[in-house]
Amino acid sequence: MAQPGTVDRILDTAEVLFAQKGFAETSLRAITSKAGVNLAAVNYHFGSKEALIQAVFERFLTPFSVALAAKLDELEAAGTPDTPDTILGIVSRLALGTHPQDPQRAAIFFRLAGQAYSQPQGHLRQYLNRHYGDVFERLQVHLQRAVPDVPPMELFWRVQFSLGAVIFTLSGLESLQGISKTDFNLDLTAADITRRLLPFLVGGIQADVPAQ
Amino acid sequence: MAQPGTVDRILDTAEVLFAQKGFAETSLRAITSKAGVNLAAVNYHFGSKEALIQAVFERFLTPFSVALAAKLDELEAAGTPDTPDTILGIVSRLALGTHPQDPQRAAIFFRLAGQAYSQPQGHLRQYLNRHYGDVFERLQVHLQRAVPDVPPMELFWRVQFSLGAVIFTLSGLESLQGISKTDFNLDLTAADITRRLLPFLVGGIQADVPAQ
DNA sequence: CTTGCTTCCAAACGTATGTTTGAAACGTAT
DNA sequence: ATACGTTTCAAACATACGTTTGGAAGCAAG
Repeated sequence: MAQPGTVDRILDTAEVLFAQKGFAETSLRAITSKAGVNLAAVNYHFGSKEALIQAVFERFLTPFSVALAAKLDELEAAGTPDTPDTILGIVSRLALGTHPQDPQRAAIFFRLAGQAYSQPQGHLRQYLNRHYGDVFERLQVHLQRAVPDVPPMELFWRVQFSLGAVIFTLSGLESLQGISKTDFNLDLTAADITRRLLPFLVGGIQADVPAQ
Repeated sequence: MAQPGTVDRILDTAEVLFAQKGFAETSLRAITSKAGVNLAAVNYHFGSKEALIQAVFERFLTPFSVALAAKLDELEAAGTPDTPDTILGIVSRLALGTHPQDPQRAAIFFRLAGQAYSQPQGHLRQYLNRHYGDVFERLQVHLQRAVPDVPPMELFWRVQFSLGAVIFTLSGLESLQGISKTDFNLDLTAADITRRLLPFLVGGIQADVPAQ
């Protein structure tokens, strides 16, 4: 497995740069030079830039989705009744805690997710759906039990809205932190924002469906 | 003012392509060839690609913000009491109706906005804030009156969350429409989604603030 | 018809990108 | 020590990009 580090150094650096500048705007040269490895290393170890991007996501999402699946197992085994608070609470705690070593890691993850999702063409979106769609659907089933009065289609969209709120906010965290600091003189971490997000999402998801 | 069309043909084409593929992924050659104008026309008429992007936004946002300001004037003149529904209703109707000629135009606009906002570096975000920040703040004031129990800071974040839900959802409309079609056998327009968005946003914005 | 100004156009420029190459360096097992 | 598979490296490759250029085309006023 070669010099202990090259692959991981590439992943570490790429992760940060992708989140900072976006995929297209981050060159392999920027990654490799900052990582202190040769330019050709990316193509040697990953095959292409596209494959590197996927690898970065995999390193993030696999632990997350495994942990989420486990939590859902627990929930089902214990027979805990589903409520929006418990379901969303689990997700948010996991998102913030899957990589406890680095508190900024969660922010990076959401920035990446935002980048991926806003890639209009959507290679990445397909990839994510293909690899992590199962857990996502399980989550949706539990949510449906938590708000049985919301029709499935309506709930589907509300989950999308929630995703949007989370990813969009955390992916723009830096600028927003700046605003928050000047306007309210407060520093904010991803955890702070998540705490504020939860009531908002719960309120939105269980809102009354208009008669129409 | 030259051949009637070059500038507008560039703007029309750029608008669509930017929304479809993103800014970095859309080359000037793609724009000019599809628009049927010479490659050099962009730099001649706009100065640079960056300036073209700003021009595309301006064409969208200026009518919108003018109309919004007018609506807020009305509201204040009539002395209508502020409620989340009225405020958000105004915004959503305007976003969908500022360019009534083309129903798909709203979707394009939100895709553009999503692209702009997720540009991590944020040149565009700054530009938008600088040019349209005033109207945005007025809007926020009215919202605050509508939910006086929500602390200003909390409201600020909830507005961000709402922005995320809107932009993110509509910017990914195409893929989501695909899912909706297969899973629920339903076609959706931007207007449909907006109708579903409103209760979600209202529910989120006026949710109880946890004691903490 | 000439002049002056704007707009258009084909071609080229310089640069940056992802990728490939072939040899050197390395580590390991024979 | 030698041979072998893996990994690193500097260099080059091909391509795509945004931008610039110099002149042609168009057009209005003198």
